[in-house]
Amino acid sequence: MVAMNISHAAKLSGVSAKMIRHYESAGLIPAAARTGAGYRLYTLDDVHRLAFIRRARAVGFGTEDIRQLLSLWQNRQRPARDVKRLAVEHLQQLQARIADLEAIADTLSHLIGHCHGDERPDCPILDSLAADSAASAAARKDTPRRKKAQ
Amino acid sequence: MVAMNISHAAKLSGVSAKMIRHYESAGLIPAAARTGAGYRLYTLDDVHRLAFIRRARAVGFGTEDIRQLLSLWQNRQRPARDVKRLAVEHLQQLQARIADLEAIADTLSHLIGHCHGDERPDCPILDSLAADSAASAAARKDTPRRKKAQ
DNA sequence: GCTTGACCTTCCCATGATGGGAAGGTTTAG
DNA sequence: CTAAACCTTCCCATCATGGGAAGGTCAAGC
Repeated sequence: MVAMNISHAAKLSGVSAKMIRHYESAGLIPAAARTGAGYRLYTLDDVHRLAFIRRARAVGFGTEDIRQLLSLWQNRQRPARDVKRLAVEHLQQLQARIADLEAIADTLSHLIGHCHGDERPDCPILDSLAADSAASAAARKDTPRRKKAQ
Repeated sequence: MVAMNISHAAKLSGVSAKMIRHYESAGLIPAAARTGAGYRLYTLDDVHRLAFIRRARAVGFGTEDIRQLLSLWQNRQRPARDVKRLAVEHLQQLQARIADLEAIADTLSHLIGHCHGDERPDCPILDSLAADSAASAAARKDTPRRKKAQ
């Protein structure tokens, strides 16, 4: 098997045909060779590259990170330090996102804990979202040229 | 102050003018009254509604959730149970996302721990992303009509 | 009265990864 | 020859947010 078309490469690599074309247009993979009719042709090397991308995506790397990882992967001389630095930065971003989400979840969890959740209409969750306190705080900073429009 | 224009409402509510227009087009807020010249006019009630939306966004609710929360907020008779159910569902989704991210972070963290990160070129992080093992697994399932294209 | 600057309006575009789907060409089996 | 299963490119949608252009409006200062 020297060459295969896109859906076969998709099955082998685990990357959808749609995304293979996308990665090509994004420059993560070189433009595929074409048949006379214009069909893309892939080799096993291409499939490996695609699978690499799929695994990198699975651990959350974005397009630009992957571009760098691919470049480091190709370069047999690169110091492992460069790869590790990229991974550590990415991990830190992940942890920051996790921390943000946990803060949100804690807030929500707290609100939920205070809501009896039965038939009665009073609800601390809505009360908290409606809280007027913070709304007027930002108002002091503006210097409106006029108090009303029109 | 009976009415104000959009930038003032933005300052008071903490929602950008851009997003106020967006929420209007999305139907989260009623279409604003207009001056003769077509300028939008807002009341303090509108500002409260906008601030409500801002706080709901801050705890991660999406547009459709907020639409329901606003409707529950307006309805004085609603049972707190309905609000709580919405919040609990949202919290569960948040927790699921957090769990996903944590799994990714753990994997990455593990890889990083195995990488010496110095000048040498051997790097378990890249090795793992390049791992051939999983790549060929999916291949057995397909029944290619032809082995090669062209 | 005219200019200036700070507003306002609508419309289009971009993000990032992914997929849906249309319109139309190609290949191969039957 | 036809039908099915491919392939191609192009456009659109997600989700919330903002940037920016083109053009209209308003208040203030001269």
